[in-house]
Amino acid sequence: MSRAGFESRHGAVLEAIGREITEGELAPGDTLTLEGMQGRFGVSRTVARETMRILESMGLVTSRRRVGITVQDAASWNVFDPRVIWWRLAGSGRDAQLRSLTELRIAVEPLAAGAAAYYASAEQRTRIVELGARLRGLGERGLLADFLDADIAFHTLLLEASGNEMFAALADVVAVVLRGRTRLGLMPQQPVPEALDAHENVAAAVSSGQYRKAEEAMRDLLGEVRDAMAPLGVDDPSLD
Amino acid sequence: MSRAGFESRHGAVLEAIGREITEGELAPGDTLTLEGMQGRFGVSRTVARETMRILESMGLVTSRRRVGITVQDAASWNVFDPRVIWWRLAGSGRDAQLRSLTELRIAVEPLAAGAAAYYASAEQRTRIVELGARLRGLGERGLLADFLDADIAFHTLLLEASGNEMFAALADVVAVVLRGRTRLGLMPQQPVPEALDAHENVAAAVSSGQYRKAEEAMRDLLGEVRDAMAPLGVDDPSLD
DNA sequence: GTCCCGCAATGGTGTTACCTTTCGACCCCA
DNA sequence: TGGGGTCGAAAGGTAACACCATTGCGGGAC
Repeated sequence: MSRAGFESRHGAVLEAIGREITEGELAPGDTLTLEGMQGRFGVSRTVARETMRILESMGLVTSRRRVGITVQDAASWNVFDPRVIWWRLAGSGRDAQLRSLTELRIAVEPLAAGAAAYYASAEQRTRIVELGARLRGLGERGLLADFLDADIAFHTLLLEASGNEMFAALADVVAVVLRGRTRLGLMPQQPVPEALDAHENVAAAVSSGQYRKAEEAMRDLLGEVRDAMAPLGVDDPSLD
Repeated sequence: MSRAGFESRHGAVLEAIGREITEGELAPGDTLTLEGMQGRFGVSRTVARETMRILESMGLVTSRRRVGITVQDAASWNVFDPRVIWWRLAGSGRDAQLRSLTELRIAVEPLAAGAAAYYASAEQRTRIVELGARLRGLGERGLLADFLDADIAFHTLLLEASGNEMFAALADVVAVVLRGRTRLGLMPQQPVPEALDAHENVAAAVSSGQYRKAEEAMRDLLGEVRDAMAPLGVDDPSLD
């Protein structure tokens, strides 16, 4: 996640307008002008233009002569852009964004675990087992903050070990989801034993190269997530 | 996929540098200067700067005073940015990109089909069945070009009907993969009957709201894809 | 009254020139 | 050898300009 954006003048402008668009304060079809941006933020035309170009490259706006800078419909946003994800998570679209991301996790992480079982390096294999054990220790002692950090490390490691750079690119986003989930109070005070088992099962399968099993174990693990997300409106397809 | 980029001067510069970076001709750590870009492409400083900003926002470069524009390591690229995907597909990284995208498809499409079974509108349900039937007709008559178009429409429809905008955003990319796969000669001259059945199974499950079944049917369908991709180095986890 | 044509206002596009700020490299001296 | 200070390269930012694609309005013809 780009922590940047506050050193340069662009940062503030980009942040403000990006938020307003993703938040819906600026509706699709609304138009801005460079002059308006200059006035509003007290920046030069150059800065306004460069900011606009970035917004354009994220699909949030288009720029046309004579007409100005037009806010685009959500359908044309680069919804995988970390900044767009971030803005949506920070604003009122949070629940919808969290739901989308959780579905994405449920889709991707099992495959990633399977691939990791195949491609992980020796160090990664030992590390994943260590993390599984660490999670059990921290979980049983109820050290939630440390547990969260280790959990993030666990999922990040698998995504990175998958050998698929698109999966790996989701690591930051998964971290945000995990933190967000905890902050929203969707996690039990003490991790349930099933979750601890599930992590260890994944770790064991990955480290021993059993990719079918790794995939399945990760699916089990995420089953818990599905349930925990239910209050947010995520459907639980447990019956047909 | 953005057709844009050729009207404005930025387009050409962005395209050229973006390609060179994703292609590896410009290695991580290499530096450019604005002046260099101006000279090379015969553009003004403004255009060079705006282009650089876009590249920066895609994670391909960073810009620091006194140092210049530094090419970033692939790990910090926005690998979900359609342009990055496009450049990688067009260049020598094509196979790796196709492999990543195919894994992503295998991860996402079953979930998307399941979600579509739940969320699709009445029109979408009838349309998916129509498309399934159309695929059979075209497939049996060996009309490959039309088959491809219908296939793309089929997968696009499911991704859009999933109610998850991140899944929907992958529609363009999936379309590119399907086209690329055909161009690479990975498709049989005439679609195999199993594939036709699989599409119809998915369509039936989606239209009747059986999301478990829709998910499973899509997994079956993608099993064929897995096999077809094998020559590209995608592993077939059929045994453990 | 309606339709079409043309003109003028608007606002992005691209260029140039200029000043400011930062920080890496190099040199000098201890 | 190494610490610190100076210099200058290159981005950051501002300003003012010519240019031109739109578009929307107004006027004239029918």
